[in-house]
Amino acid sequence: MRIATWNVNSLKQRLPRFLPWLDERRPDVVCLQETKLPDQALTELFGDELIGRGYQVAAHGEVAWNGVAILSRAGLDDVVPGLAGAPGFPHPEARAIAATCGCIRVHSVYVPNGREPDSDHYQYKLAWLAALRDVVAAAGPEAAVVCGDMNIAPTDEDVFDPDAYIGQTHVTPRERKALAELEALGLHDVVRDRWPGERVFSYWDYRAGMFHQDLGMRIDLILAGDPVAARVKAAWIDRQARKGKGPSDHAPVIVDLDEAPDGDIGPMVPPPSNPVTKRGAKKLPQA
DNA sequence: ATGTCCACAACATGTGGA
Repeated sequence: MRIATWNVNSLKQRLPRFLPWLDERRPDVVCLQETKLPDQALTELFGDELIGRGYQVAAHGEVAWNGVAILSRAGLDDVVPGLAGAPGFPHPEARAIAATCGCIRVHSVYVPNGREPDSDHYQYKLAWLAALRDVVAAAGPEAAVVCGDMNIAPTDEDVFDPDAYIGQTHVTPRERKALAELEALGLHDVVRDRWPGERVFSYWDYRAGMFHQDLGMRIDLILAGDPVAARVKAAWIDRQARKGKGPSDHAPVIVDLDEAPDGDIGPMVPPPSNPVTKRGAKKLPQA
């Protein structure tokens, strides 16, 4: 089973890239963030394209901002849009949806950005993460996969240059602690586990040729409970999708799971290499 | 002086967000 997560930065704008990607990678489950569409608009936009490819759709969107979804051809049951107990800003935002796909409880999340450390939005981010931890804990972290744009680089290894991010959100101790408390439920960061010490990013700012120079961050994660993590056969970031014309500023994250503890694995496609290169400090465009 | 993209309101381009 292949699970992918992708912050598409507007599904409407990304359709020319999204559908070919779907056909090339053929994930069984896709978690989307920043769809930026109301649910009806998403269905009208490409519901038929998804049905034609065998996907069921669970969407939780709003006009213009945020928006998450889960596409699945491995079952889609017990859909829960939103995040119980989460604060709003000031009103609840479309940042989470969960569904059961096969035996896995899949959460697609778009964590608040936080804007400036200690700002109201930063407090919102911390409170939202606490609610996410509680929801995953209640739903049972063993069978959980939490996918999405966490808007947190878990460690300094996950940014191209820690000095470039001093004083900025995504790297502060409090948000990293909130993420660690989520992972402490027993969730594994499957990409980092697969690529320890490697230069692996999922987001590159559109500005200043950041992608071309591989100056990015790893803020899009797939977190899996023990039984699921034990089935991971491959876990990687699909940098190809960040190249070319009209990309999102995020790349998809993909994990392949063995079908069952003693099931048939089948031929494996090796993930693309992630070259490890040291780069000099570079000034970051201010968010 | 953000090497950009996206959405909205509204119709030209400014504003806010990431």
